[in-house]
Amino acid sequence: MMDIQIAVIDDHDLFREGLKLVLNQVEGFHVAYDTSNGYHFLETLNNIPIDMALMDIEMPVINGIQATGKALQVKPDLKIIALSMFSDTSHYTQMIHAGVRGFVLKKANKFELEQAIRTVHQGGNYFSQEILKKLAFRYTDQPSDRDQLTGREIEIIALICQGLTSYEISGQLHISVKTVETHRSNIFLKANVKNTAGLIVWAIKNQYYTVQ
Amino acid sequence: MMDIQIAVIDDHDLFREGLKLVLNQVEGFHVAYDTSNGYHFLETLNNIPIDMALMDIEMPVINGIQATGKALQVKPDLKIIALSMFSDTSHYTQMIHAGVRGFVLKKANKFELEQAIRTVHQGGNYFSQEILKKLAFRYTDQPSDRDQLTGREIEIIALICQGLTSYEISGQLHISVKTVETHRSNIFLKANVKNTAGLIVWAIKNQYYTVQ
DNA sequence: CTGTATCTCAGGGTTTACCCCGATAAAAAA
DNA sequence: TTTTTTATCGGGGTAAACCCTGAGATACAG
Repeated sequence: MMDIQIAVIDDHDLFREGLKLVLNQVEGFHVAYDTSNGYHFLETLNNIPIDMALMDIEMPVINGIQATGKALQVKPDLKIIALSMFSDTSHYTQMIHAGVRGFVLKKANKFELEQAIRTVHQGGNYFSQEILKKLAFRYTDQPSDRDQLTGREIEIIALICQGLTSYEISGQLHISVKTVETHRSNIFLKANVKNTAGLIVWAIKNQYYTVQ
Repeated sequence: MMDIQIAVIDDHDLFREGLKLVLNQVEGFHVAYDTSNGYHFLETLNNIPIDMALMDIEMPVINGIQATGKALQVKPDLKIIALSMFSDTSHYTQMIHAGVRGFVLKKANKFELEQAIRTVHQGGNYFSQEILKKLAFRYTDQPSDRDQLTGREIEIIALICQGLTSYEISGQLHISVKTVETHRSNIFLKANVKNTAGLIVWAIKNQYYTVQ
């Protein structure tokens, strides 16, 4: 029987190197390709015979979400499992939307990863327990579609994060203070926070504002 | 020549497994012990002949800071290198204080880790470039002794970042609301911000509070 | 012993945030 | 075309944040 040909895309060299050795020890697995760069992966995608890709999310140049989407456009039958450090709410929904068949946290052990790879290779899906919990939480907590932020709201979040008061924001956008306050309240509802402090942490966590 | 006997303490199974294989491939290195648990490490410390420990910081039960301190009490000649995912300011200062000889980020490659292990084994210190930059940044950005935050202030920053109001913080710390407000004002002066929004961004930027 | 830093608390004030309620007009979607 | 979403604005209120001043207790270093 043929080995499952695996590609590993992860910018953490130490982790990727180790993972390669771990997977090659497993009967029936073979790491055919590995790279630190989503861009290289897309370029060589047609030149290497792989069945499965283990994809990190946070990478420079092209992140895992973009790389997953583009790879599946080129090779729709490729099976991709997301491998992420954080059980980050915003990221995994984007990854699932991009078309991953599974999601495994890096803190998993090799048996869990092995099971995930076998399951997905046989046509199934595999999502870590933590991810499933988060998903269940999401659906009870905030039904995502209705809670999307509008353009104006995102604009105002940025200004709030810059430390501006509602009055200052109203001046900047040439609108009334009351309008700004209305947006503020609506944002609080959508973000499920109760004050500016909570909002800013939420905004940074969900990448509506970037520090540094 | 004897191999360098290495212990790996890290609760991320996949990473630890991989790291073990990577290090065992290196000429002169041998992973003599590995565990996911700082507690186990301390218990078996006297029964295993090791020269060097690679210690994760964030672990359940006993974290890397506590494990490092206690291990060096028992075995002062043990050389410990911190291995961390984040370039977390608050953590690495505590780790250095606990007595680590080096600090390597998990996103490093195996050559950097190899160099770190050899350097520390020969009696030197090794700190990743990112860590040194952070240290330098700290000293250039806020050199004045007067602007150092006190313990109480750092404590309150964390609570503010969690979205608590001054009243809630006063209850949590069993002090008056007025005291909390005084601390708040003093923090604003030191951070050079004018409201909570600015403070939180500043706190995250300077790693007094960590998102994710 | 004396200055300095830290932590504590208070009075009394202004400003801002936050929460109800309701409303209109335009744009987008159904 | 009807409905929904988005962006706009207001009244009127309470709670919280923020500012200024002053001050007592303790602990620590010079």
